[in-house]
Amino acid sequence: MPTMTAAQRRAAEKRDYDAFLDGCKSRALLDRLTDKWVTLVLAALRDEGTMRFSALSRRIAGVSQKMLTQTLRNLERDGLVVRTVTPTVPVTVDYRLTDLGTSLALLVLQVKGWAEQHMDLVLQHRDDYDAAHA
Amino acid sequence: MPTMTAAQRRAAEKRDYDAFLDGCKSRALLDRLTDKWVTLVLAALRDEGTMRFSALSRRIAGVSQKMLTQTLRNLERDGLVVRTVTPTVPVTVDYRLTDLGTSLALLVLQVKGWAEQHMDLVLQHRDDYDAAHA
DNA sequence: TGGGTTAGGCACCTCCAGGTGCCTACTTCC
DNA sequence: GGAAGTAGGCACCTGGAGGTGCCTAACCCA
Repeated sequence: MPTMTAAQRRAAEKRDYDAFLDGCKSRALLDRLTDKWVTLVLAALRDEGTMRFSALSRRIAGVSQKMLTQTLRNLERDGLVVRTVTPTVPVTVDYRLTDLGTSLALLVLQVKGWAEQHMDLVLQHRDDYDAAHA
Repeated sequence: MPTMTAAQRRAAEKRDYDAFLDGCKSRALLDRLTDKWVTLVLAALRDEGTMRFSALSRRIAGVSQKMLTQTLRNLERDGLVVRTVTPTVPVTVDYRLTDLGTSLALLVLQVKGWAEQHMDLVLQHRDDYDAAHA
């Protein structure tokens, strides 16, 4: 059978897509950046240098302990953040960016800069569009 | 009552967080970039200049029509993409980046560049971490 | 003696982004 | 006459990201 049904073609495309994703580093990075709190943690650590868990959870208002822990674990796992435990009486844990983490944070800040410069325009477009298609 | 319970404090933080998000342009931008297909569409349009719907769905293997449509609508709504309908016999629709869209696409490509340079290191860290914490 | 602090662990629940399938209306090709 | 291509619309469904609440263990303070 030389031809394919639409369903067969889509299945083939999906295989391509999956294979593509496995080797796609930018997708992997995007998945990390996509996490709701990652960029906020990067920004906070870049501003403050070193922060304790409690300081981070205060600075990033609204984050749950679970999500902050999860986010920091992932960043540590990826070598973007170092975790230092000091066995004082209630144990103290410090987090800071690695060089790698810092270089990524700088990029994230560029995106933030774009947003601050251009998002007003985007929101304007959005309102116009909504008004036109009401 | 001068003190707060932990629950009260968290509720207050959540209010702060919500208020914070409403005025946060970079968060709004991130929400857009977060959409699974947005970056791929930006990259494709930047490479090819102008593309038809079907060309995009072929280029971005694995995307469903629904998601491609939704992604393009959002990008159009935000003024990052222009949609041009040509009433040929089966109607033809072309998409291309606006200047605003192009400037954002360039930023996205920088992130992609970071990924291509450094993701190996990240993945290495990830493996080491997993090995150490097995 | 009960509450606050430290940095989380664990279990359950919710909600929606994204996926799938089926539909159109017109035309051209086999 | 049936299939494929054109650009989607619409309804339904599921997985997993993210949230909530309750737990610890050792200490301090009022």
